[in-house]
Amino acid sequence: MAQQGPKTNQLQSVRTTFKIIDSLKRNTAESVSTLAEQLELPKSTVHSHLTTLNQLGYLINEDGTYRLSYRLVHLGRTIEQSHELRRIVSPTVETLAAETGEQAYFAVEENGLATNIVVAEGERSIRRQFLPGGQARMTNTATGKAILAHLPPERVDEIVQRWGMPQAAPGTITDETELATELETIRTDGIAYAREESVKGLLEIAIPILDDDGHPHGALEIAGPTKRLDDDDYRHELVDEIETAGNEIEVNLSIR
Amino acid sequence: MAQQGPKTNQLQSVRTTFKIIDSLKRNTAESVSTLAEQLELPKSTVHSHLTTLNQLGYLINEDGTYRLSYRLVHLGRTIEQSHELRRIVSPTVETLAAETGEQAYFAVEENGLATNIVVAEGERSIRRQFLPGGQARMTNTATGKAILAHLPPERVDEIVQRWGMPQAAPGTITDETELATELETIRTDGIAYAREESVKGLLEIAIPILDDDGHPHGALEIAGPTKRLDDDDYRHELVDEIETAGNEIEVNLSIR
DNA sequence: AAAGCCATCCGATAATCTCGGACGAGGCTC
DNA sequence: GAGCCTCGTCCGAGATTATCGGATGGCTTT
Repeated sequence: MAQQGPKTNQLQSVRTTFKIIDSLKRNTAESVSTLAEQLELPKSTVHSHLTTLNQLGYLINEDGTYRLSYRLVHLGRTIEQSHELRRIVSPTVETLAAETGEQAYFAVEENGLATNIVVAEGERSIRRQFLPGGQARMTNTATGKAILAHLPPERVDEIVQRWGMPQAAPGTITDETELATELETIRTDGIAYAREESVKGLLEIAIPILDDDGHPHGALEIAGPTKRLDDDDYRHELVDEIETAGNEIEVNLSIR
Repeated sequence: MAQQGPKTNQLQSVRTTFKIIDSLKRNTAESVSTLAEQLELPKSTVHSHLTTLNQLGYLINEDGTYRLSYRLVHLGRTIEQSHELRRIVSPTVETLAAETGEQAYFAVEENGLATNIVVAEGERSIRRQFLPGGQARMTNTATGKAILAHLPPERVDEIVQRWGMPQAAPGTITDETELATELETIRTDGIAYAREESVKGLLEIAIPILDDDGHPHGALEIAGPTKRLDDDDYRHELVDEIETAGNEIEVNLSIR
């Protein structure tokens, strides 16, 4: 009844538990039967997973509806707080957003995806409601490309292979050779742009943050509406601000 | 080899996975062998759990050390953001902290524990570094007692039975009848105090937030050093501020 | 009052998790 | 530079245990 081709599928019960969690994080309220139907699993199986999660304190049962508990919130916050790079980088990113009035991000590569570890809003910024931990394709984002530009080619290939380069917005790069030249440009310029490559109407400007050996810690980004940011003077001003902030971060990182 | 008395231990693999996650959230870096030793599990078992978590994107393997990924951060943030009560209550709590200069909290009962869903710092507040989702005993905290006071007696018993009432700080209530009279006092006064009951030197003042039927949504709290807060005038002033804020919250909750 | 829905429980089958052991690679010491 | 030690990974067998269909009983609905 269940024959997986490769033998990579161990710990199925763990997998289905996380499938349930993933489904529950969006839809706040469910019922056992509904969930079972959605996930195409037997009711009794879902039930046993739910009771286990409940016993572990990760799931709350209120009036027959289920929701993930604040224990998971606490877990996430704990991870976030104990992440050292984030702690060092965070103040600078906040300041950058405050001073420019635009959105500022710091992202690292995680699982081959550009992962925002700091998200800061400026006064002018339209709230995109991006959350810490949000992930996007490396080839789509300014931060992602800035990081890719300083990764060994084989890792770049591996990442592209894993996640592909599908069209996500008008400007998305979908061709591997085009990406290669783009990364070359980023390396020489020291700046990565993403013009409506992941979100329509959004312009992103990023610089890589490197360690002493030239390996990327991550990338620092400012993002905003294309219309406002694509003015040459303003953009140069922003680039200046990012580079100053980036410099500050690199100093803070090498200090300790 | 493994004989559990009761038959409540289903989904063991899920349990051990969360045991691993729990261990990993504190100690940022581990190795397979170390983890296995700590948790007293076979190396190979731990290994299969780690690879599964890695495949699911919840675990990052950097230079042989493991850490939980920002995917879990994102999960927590998503849960937090989609929690409606928190969204409604949050601004008022922030304002309360800003205006009083003290720490302000909003807590609900979850799994029989007082769970902070909003944590706000004031100017004067010593940073306790409490995170959203942090949990404490209901009988220890002002918020917990404020909520308990408006829960049916059988639920109170159930909660006390489950978590006990161990001495945690000088003022901890450890006796059930004492708790009962305390809850009665809280009901008549409308205010719950916790004088060094969970943390030494900490005074907490809380009021319950009830719905139209008198069931508790949660409780609103101000906390600070006993020395400062135990001045009669100042405390009355704070009570006034809490009650105003609580009123605002109840209005906001009944509006929608 | 009856019917439907739902959560929970049960038991048997077989899938799959566990666990000891073995292999190979990398780093350290001598 | 060689040998040793530790660590991560892989493998296979056995037995636990997860899965799944079905049955029960409570609750609401019509």
